[in-house]
Amino acid sequence: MAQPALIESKDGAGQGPASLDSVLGFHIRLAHGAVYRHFSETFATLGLTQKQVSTLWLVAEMPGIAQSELGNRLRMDRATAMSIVSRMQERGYLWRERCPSDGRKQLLHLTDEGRNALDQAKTCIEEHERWLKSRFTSDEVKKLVEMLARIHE
Amino acid sequence: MAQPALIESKDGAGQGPASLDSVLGFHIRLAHGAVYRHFSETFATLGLTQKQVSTLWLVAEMPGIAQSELGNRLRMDRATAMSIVSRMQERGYLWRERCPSDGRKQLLHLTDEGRNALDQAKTCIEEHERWLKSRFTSDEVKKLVEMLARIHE
DNA sequence: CCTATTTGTTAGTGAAGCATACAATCGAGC
DNA sequence: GCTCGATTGTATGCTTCACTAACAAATAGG
Repeated sequence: MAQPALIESKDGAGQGPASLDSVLGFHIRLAHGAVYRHFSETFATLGLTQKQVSTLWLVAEMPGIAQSELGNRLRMDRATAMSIVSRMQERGYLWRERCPSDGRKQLLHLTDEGRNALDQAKTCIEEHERWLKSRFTSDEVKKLVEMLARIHE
Repeated sequence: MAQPALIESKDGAGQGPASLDSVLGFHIRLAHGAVYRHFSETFATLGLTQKQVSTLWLVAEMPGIAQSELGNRLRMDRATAMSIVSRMQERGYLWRERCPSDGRKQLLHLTDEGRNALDQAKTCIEEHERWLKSRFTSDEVKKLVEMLARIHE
């Protein structure tokens, strides 16, 4: 009654999301920002970034992984992977080996120093993950991981 | 039987996450990257970034919002908000008004051109959101938004 | 009035993503 | 064996963004 004859006022009629707060991408951005900030604080003393830790971790999981494959798994293009791997090499955390069967590829390996740094990083990650997961039940965490994986395939 | 006497092998015993893939923060980063990339493609023609669209949108929702308040809501510090607002002003999308009751604050308003750009942006966002939400049921979307909000408060 | 806080502004640093161009290597087909 | 196209790494430069530090102006509270 109080409503005038606005028959198109239903949701989904075609006028888009009502408020910024209902935009899923917006929340993903904010959540990522919060995670990024806490991560940076946690890792300030170690002087490592998320990408760098992910790189060390992945090389530790798959020794001899090619630089291109690392880029694929971490969703970085070649140039980005290049700069990160180079920085990690400058610090002495990993070394490159020319692939004997395919001269184009550079195979990546951790140094002892790199393994050391990763071990330290892992304890920081545990703390970071505890902080992050403390808002959820373990079922929710599982669901959340699964849904996020659906986004990045 | 096949297992040797490794009594500490249970999960959560204290040796941290088993693989990179089980780290929640890692998935948030990858998901954000995927969303960011698709967003950038969608908005390439408009020449707007996520932050810029969010800024325009928020100013449209709350005309006269102070720059600091905008920063709070979008989780940007003053310097970042400054650079984004300045760029939007240079393009003629918004203008600043010195607050009459508090001379420190700059109140933000959209120009007609800004409203126009936002309208275009909103149709792009609809497409972007369709792409993003197509992997979920509407219940899942609701749950996901709610969980992400718990992360960024 | 003095002081601390808030807000905006400017400048500089660093990580990261992306585009481009180039070189080396490999593989397929002729 | 050779050319052609694709893959991989490398180097360079541009842009966005977050953060820091310093500074100025205005405000609020004693």
